[in-house]
Amino acid sequence: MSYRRLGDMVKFISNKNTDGNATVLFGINIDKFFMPSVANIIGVDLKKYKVVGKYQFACNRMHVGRDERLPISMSTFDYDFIVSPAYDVFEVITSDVLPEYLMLWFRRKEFDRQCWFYTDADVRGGLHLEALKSIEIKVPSIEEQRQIVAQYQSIANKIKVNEQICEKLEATAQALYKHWFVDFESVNVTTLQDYIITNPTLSLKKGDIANYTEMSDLSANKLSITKPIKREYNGGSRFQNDDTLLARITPCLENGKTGFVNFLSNDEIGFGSTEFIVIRPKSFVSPFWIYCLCKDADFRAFAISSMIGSSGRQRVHESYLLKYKYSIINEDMMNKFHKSSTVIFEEVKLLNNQNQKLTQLQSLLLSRLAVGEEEKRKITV
DNA sequence: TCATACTGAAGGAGGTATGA
DNA sequence: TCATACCTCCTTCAGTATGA
Repeated sequence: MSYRRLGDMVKFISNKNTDGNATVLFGINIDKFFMPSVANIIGVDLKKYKVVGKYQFACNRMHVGRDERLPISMSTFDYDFIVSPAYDVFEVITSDVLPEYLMLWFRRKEFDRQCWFYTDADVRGGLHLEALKSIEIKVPSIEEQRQIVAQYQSIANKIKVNEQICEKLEATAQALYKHWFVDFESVNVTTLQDYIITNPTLSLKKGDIANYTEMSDLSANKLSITKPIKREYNGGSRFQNDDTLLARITPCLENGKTGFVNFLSNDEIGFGSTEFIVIRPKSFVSPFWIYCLCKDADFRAFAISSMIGSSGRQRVHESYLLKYKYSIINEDMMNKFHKSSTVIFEEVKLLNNQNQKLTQLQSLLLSRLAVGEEEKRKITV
């Protein structure tokens, strides 16, 4: 196994979209994935943009100093697409290097640190092309590359499957909610005030260390809250297990950011962004019902329609949410819903925990790419 | 005194424009 | 083509005002 210069293994290419055949435009995010471009391309001549084909790489060297990482990704799409002309596009030119293996190397934190180190003298934080080419990469035998890629892919596939199961489970819970509480006409109507408490009183002293959840930990399409961290309490919303966190500010509310708290111990109090509304059930109401309510399109539309504020910082008032009109709920029906959805929410929690461990395993695998065989065996043992 | 609401400012992220 | 300068939108933070 030996280290080889990146520049010796790849060829930089600049195929322009001169015929205009490629119409899909992608950018690259800092997680090293292609994403739909956010650029305003009205009036822009896309024939000047660069074409990226399958197994070709694109990277953005402009902000490595700023971001402390190199946005780089490999296309696995079956079609050609275009990227900004400011990007570099390259492909592997040697048969003893797998593009997929190279992409794994680019995902290593150590690779990003190395790129960042090379930007040291550049006032704008850009990474020079020659510096990128000079980076050395450990290249094992092609067979070992295949094994490493296969291991990584199997973990990635498992994570993907778990995410798909979670999506289906959440959709099932939402369907149950809709079937039992939305899809019927009722003449007996009340308001949410009978069913929920907003921002329940919980006490944390300034300086206490507690689990903290920030806005970015909330997802727009899944209930699980990611990576809460321990932090000194200095104000903010406070919550406990089974509470639902609803983002109340523009554009987080419109985007649907909502989370279900299930990561604390019994009676533990966590805290989070001041821009959360904490919602808790009253009496016989299921906490899962609250989460499903917060994801319901009609309820969200009601919340969004009541946002007020200036300078683009519009918020919904918790007191307004309590005025939302709702059919009078049958307690037996709520109990049945709770029983059915408990299984779903527990399974989602389990799969989410599993995915966190699998993600850690992926990181471990990447960090071990540069470790020799002997050391690898020692780690495995 | 503490909690909540509001707002300005800063930072993050994904770019484009332009001159050498 | 490359390097530098800068843009723009979105998101979050943190300080201050207000209310309980």
